[in-house]
Amino acid sequence: MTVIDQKSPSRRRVTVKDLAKDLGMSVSTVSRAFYPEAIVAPATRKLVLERARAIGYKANPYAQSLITKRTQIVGLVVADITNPFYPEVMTRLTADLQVLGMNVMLVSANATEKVDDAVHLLLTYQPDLVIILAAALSSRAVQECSEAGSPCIFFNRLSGDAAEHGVTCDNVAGGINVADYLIDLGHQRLLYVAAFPEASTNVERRKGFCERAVERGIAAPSVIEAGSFSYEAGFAAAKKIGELPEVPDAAFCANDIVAIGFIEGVRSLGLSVPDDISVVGFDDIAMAAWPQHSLTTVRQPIDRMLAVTVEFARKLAGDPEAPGEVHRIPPGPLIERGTTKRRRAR
Amino acid sequence: MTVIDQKSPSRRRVTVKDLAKDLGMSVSTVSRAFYPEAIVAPATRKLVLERARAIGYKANPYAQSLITKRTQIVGLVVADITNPFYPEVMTRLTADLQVLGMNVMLVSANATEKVDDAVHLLLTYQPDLVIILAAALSSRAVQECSEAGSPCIFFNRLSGDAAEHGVTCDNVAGGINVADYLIDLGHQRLLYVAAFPEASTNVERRKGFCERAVERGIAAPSVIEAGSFSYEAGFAAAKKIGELPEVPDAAFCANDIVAIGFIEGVRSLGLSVPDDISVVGFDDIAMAAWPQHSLTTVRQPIDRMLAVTVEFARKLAGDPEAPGEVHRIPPGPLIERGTTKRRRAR
DNA sequence: CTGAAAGCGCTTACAG
DNA sequence: CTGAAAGCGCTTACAG
Repeated sequence: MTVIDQKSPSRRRVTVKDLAKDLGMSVSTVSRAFYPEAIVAPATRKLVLERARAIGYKANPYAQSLITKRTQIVGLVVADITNPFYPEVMTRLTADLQVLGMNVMLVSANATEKVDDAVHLLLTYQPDLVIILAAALSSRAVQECSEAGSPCIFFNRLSGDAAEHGVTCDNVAGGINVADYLIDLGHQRLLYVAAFPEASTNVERRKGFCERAVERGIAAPSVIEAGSFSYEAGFAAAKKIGELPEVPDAAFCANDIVAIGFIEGVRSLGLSVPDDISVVGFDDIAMAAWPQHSLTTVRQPIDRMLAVTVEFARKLAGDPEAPGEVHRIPPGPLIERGTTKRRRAR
Repeated sequence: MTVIDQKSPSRRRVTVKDLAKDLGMSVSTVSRAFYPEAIVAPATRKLVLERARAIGYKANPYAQSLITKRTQIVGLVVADITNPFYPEVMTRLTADLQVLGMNVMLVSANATEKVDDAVHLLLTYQPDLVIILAAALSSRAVQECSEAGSPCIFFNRLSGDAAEHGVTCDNVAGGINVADYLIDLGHQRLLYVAAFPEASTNVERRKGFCERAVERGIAAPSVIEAGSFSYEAGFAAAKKIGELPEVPDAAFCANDIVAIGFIEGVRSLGLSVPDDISVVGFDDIAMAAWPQHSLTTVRQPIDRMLAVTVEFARKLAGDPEAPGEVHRIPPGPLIERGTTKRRRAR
């Protein structure tokens, strides 16, 4: 490593030593002043804090973490974020964690197989906590996190592991609400448009929806497997309507993006939404409200999910050994827009 | 700090000391083995590297950075990311940097005023580099970065400072292409729908578009100030068409999201796109290709912008003092879809 | 080519 | 309540 690689010493950061010398105190005392639980004379503490602020002293977090074994870093793992729901979660979560003095190290894996490698790299930075957004993690990777002492929180996607920490919408309840809503509107032939089969969100919404329909005494909804959470998948799914035993009069799609694609696919078939088929999505992303789409959908309780996650993060960062716990937030309201319509009694 | 806060020692990471003892070598030799430029007997190095892999040794990056003054961290600052263009950039950039062994610390500031605070916090982690995405930074914050020895790269948004590093699309050229395209289609009464007035992207697209129109001998385009890069802004902008001296026959919107809102606004006025007004966007985000929108637009050269940024990042991380340099990438092709239409000669 | 020693910037027992 | 000393996990002159 050559001299050029070194940052020029002229703009050396101020260290505890500098601050201590400046104040004529020992390094120990100065350091203690920054820890509320440490014992220092109140007057001394005040002096130190004031002077620190004045000359711009900030403890080097790397030196700190070498000793405390805590990094104030939370690793955020994201994979597929074509759903606009995720960027919002990502940035808001980051902003909220910053307020708590936690910093976010972002790890992105476009291909799912790469998630494990990415997590490995992340662990090198000893995050106090890892949050998994919209991604699947191999159980090996989860294991690795736990061995490294970094608990994982799964956000909006559960792995089903007993020991896992998670925050998610109560998707079963969401599915139930949609079934009730559509049946109350007079629909009889329901369809569920499924997305990524392994996603718990997909599985749970389907479960709530289908089981509720049966409970209400109508035929079990038919299911079309779109395969993923994307516009294209939704669009393609619509083409399979013809293969169904009978044309449905209402469809619940795994999320908004799928719904928007599905609707366009339905229309390309010469059918009308909502006249022939009512369509409901899930998430209530911003574009669902655009006049072009005017999508009836279930609102994701994002504010509460975020608040719970942040609180949970704070707790787990302080107690990495806490037993697995999954928070299920009740879904937001069903927002009725232009893609659903009452059916006449027949 | 209580004992509970400490991670249990049972899963202590393996350190150089452990590895050295295991190998019966000195810590110095072991450490050197990991630096290709350091002098170690090839056989020794091989032994160390193999054993390290076997017992899972990875150097503690915090201890390393304490000495080397380099962190392998790049700070990524984002503000408004409602434009789907940004999440893509964010995750792809992160993935690409990971490949180079650089990690991304994400800083998010929903409110622009908070960006400075966020940057301050970020600087505490001594990033080797800061990348500013879609955000404005006060010159004070930029100054602070440079004093901390962390060069900044502005991505897709230039501040106009002489010393700045930047990577951006050549937006002036993009604007020119749109003007040429619309004029060649026979349009005469052009309109520019402006977004955030201080964004260089907005300013440059407008400049290229308007100046080219004049060069081509038609009336200078009228301008409607939408005010921001959002659907709502575009939608509201359309309502101001009535205030114009004459109704335009073609509009170039600052970006795709604005265009999509604008089109819906135009339609709500009872006008047709493209029969009455042709509309062109900028970015070619995924939804521009959706049948609902079928938006004619200029493709953002995102692959090249990303590649250049990553290369630039590598360079600046190695030489923070490099003089300011702005890379302007030629815009991608204009993608013709359903929102533009040839006019009859009159 | 290798090892012992110093030191990066902190925190925290341990004495006083 | 405060200070001197040890030590976190590394890298890197300095000797040999």
